[in-house]
Amino acid sequence: MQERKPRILLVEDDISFGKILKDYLSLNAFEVMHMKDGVDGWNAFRNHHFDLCVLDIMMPKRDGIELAEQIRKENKTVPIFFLTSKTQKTDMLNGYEAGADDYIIKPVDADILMHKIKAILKRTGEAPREGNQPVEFQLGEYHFNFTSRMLTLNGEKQVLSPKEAELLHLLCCNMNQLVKREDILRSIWKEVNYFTGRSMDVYLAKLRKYLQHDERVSIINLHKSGYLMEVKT
Amino acid sequence: MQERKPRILLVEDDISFGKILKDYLSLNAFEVMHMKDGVDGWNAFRNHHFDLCVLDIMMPKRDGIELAEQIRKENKTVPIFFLTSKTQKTDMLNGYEAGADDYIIKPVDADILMHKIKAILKRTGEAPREGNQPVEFQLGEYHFNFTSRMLTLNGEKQVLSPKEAELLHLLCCNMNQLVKREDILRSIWKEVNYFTGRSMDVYLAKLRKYLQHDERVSIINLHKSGYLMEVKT
DNA sequence: AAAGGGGGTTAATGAAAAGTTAAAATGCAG
DNA sequence: CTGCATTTTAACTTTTCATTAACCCCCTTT
Repeated sequence: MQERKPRILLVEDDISFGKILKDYLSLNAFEVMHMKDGVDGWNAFRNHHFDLCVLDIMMPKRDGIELAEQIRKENKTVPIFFLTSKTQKTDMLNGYEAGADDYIIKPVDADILMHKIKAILKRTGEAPREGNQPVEFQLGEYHFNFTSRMLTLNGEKQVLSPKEAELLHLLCCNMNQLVKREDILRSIWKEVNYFTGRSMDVYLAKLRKYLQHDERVSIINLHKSGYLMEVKT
Repeated sequence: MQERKPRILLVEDDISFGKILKDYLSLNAFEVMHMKDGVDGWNAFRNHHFDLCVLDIMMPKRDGIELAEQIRKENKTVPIFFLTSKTQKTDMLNGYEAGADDYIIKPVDADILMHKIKAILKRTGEAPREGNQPVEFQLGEYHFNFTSRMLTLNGEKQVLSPKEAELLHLLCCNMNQLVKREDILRSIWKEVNYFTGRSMDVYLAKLRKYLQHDERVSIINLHKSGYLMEVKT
């Protein structure tokens, strides 16, 4: 999978503050382009691709609201955040009218900004890849560690075979969600046919046997679709 | 095209404040369920379908963070907002860690809340589509998810067979509109003859049985023309 | 009101998908 | 090469599903 840093357009006339923000975001796996006013911001937007825009509202030449409206004319989906200096409600409402997604009140708390950015990018599907998928899972009373392939219940340890572990891991990563049969086969067996399908059935039976001692955990089949590992809390 | 009201789960222990908020949102085309603590909120979440959750952080029995974590275990996509009484940064960060999308500082400005809700629903509302067909439907008290083939009523889950799901999906996409018999057959059975027609009748009987517990939902036959799934609001 | 077809409903049937268990094949460490 | 763990294939069982059949009522037309 391609590991691309999300690109952020930051338009902020206070140069030194903008630089601080840019540095902070750059340290956190974002690629930031910092523009000093609305006109430059617009040119940057037209000539590049961004996953998110952060616009100061109060700016010389062209304010953030106008810029947002212009951006929205061309692009209905890119997330837009506003920076507002004060708790000026009309600014916020105008911002939302212009198609913004959120606003941040100055002085900006960079931590919170980071979280807001990550939250919205999760929605648009541009979230920074946490490269490594989770490895440890709690399944009712069971505990599963994918790396060591260890499934533990009340101190009783069971080492799974590589295929067993892969399958359980895939189900864990999609806990309480449907995983299509074909997807499992493609992802673990690399081939979809009658025999790989039967093989998978065998492994599902094995996992079910391992997991039978806690009835809050169950692997449910949706006929002709796939499987769903349900973990009741 | 039928425009269904977004359903919001509001969990707030201050009853009178919660009621005000609920009334305000209800006036703005949202359907709100107000629960008074984390435990009730969790039960409501498990037994119904919501498009958005608004959780107070400070609550008796189970606080908003815990509730959010629990919700996220079952549902990775529903947007979650927090209500925080104070500018307590750790609350916010914990909220984001728990998988929240945004927070609102009390005292709540209802205007801003409305805009935040609309902004996030703009992001998610376009999401549940496959091809260009919507995938989730609210039928009176019932909720139907075409992808997982799940028909839910007050937490009672019923998995439909593939054909049942296809048929219900077609009716849902044409809610309160006539669908001609021939069109259904051509679109699902790929062939129009006596036997496919009878088969369809069987499936209509099955759907009617599933849907019999809410009399606002009914599948009506128009003699010699077709069917109409009526959903009274 | 009678006749005839359209439609509602339930149960029976057979085929396909999935569950289960054991045996055979594979592969690897010593 | 031997022995063991792992994976696949095979054989048998159970479950789920779509279709067909059977019997009913109701609507429409005459």
